[in-house]
Amino acid sequence: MSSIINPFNVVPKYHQLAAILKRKIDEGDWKTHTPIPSERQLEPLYNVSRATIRQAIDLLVRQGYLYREHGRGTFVSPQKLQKGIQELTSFSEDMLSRGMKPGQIILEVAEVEPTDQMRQRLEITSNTQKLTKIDRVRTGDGTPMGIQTSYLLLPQGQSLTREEVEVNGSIYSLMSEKFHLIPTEADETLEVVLATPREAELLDIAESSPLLLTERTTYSQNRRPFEFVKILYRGDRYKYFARLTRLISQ
Amino acid sequence: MSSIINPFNVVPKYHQLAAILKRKIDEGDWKTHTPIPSERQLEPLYNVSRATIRQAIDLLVRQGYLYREHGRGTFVSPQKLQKGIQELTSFSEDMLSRGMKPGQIILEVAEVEPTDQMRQRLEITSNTQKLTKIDRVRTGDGTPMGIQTSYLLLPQGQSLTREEVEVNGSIYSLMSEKFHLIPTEADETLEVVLATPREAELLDIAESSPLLLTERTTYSQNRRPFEFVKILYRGDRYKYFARLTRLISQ
DNA sequence: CAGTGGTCTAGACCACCGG
DNA sequence: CGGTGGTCTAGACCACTGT
Repeated sequence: MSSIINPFNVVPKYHQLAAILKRKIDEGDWKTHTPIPSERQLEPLYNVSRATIRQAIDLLVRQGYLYREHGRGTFVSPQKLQKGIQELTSFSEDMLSRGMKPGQIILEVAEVEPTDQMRQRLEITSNTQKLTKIDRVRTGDGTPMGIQTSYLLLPQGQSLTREEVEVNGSIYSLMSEKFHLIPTEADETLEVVLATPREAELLDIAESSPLLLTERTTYSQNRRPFEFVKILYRGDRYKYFARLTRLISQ
Repeated sequence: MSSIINPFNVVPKYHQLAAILKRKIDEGDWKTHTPIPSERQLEPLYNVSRATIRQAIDLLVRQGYLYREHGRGTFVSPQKLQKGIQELTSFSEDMLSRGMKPGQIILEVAEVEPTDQMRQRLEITSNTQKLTKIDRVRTGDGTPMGIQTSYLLLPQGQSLTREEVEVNGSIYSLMSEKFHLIPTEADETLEVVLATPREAELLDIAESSPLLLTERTTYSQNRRPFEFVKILYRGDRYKYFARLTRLISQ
């Protein structure tokens, strides 16, 4: 919680500086749409070069905390933009951020053959590659929110058991601990579909009620896909949030 | 279309270099998951310093074209990740990217009092501030795709006419040309709703059909909101696409 | 070990903005 | 005009990867 930079710390200086500046914003020392000290003013304050200061500010600009105006200065972004830049989250994290307790009812854990759609999405070329299917009803505060069906591409010879999934609510933490697969990016689509009889029963709604279907392909550190997930959300209980950015540069 | 950097060009060197590297990727000179030349190898090739090369690569990494692995090299991302990083687009751009011709039927252009929801979303404090409402049916290849209702916060005393909206299909280009308001970021939510009789008639569907409702607040260069838009999409014709990223750094 | 990307410095000049 | 962020250089050392 110090506000000086330790040059011997393993944490890079620009991360340390970004944390210091972020705290000033979070604690309200600097107000919305007002300028922070200029880059050259910050140099002697923290004993770092201007390039390092720019790296720290770059981080906060990308996270939506600050914005720059050429020739004028660097300013504090309004609160609205300070939260949740288009983030990749698990169902569990998503529920927690909405203030609800995540839960699950496991329907099935099994090895399956990939369909053509999955082969394409998961970039599978081998003919023997199997997938691990996990079918679950996801709940928020105990009531059914959606049906989640995951297809995992595990490292060859590896597998997951129903017990592991039961104990460890979040698949992402399981994947990370057991296989060192960490999600970094994902493609996601959303569309409206109507509930089949089975889905209606699982979600405790009327047949043909509208559902929000999201399909996601998740990529790990080396940009290889390792997961294809379908989630069917109850249309009356779920709202999707996104943060969009316009790329300026060409 | 040159592949050398012009130091006298007004375009920064790192943008020129990024364009050159991007072309090599697009044209298939460098293949997926193979390393590009190292940063120190690129220095003499393009006569720029390593810092400039890193800036160029940073651009392409952020746009999803390349990824880095510490101690190993910089690699070409798979095609999947090379398109459309979570982008903020207008309805017109969105339709064009889906290969359809965008069109519109203007229902109403008028000055209105902001509701409380709009005052909050558009950060309005003044009591006299009016909004410009534009209500339109949007079409793709001639068939109705959705109903778009925009509420614009124009600079004081300014206004838009029905004719201007008619001529200039995209509001964004109008806002940019006339008021120098350029969209840079937006918050967006998506949910499922059921069509009212009026909406069903406008979209040529049955009453109570499921619709995809998106609500968006758009921010300009200085992070001030200037637009609040609701779009009701036909659930059977529209699919939403998103690219998610996990923020690694703290 | 050599080669890679990651961090950092101390300087320079430019383009833009406001008074 | 002076102050701001934007670009660029030529170095340096570190941390990580593979052989």
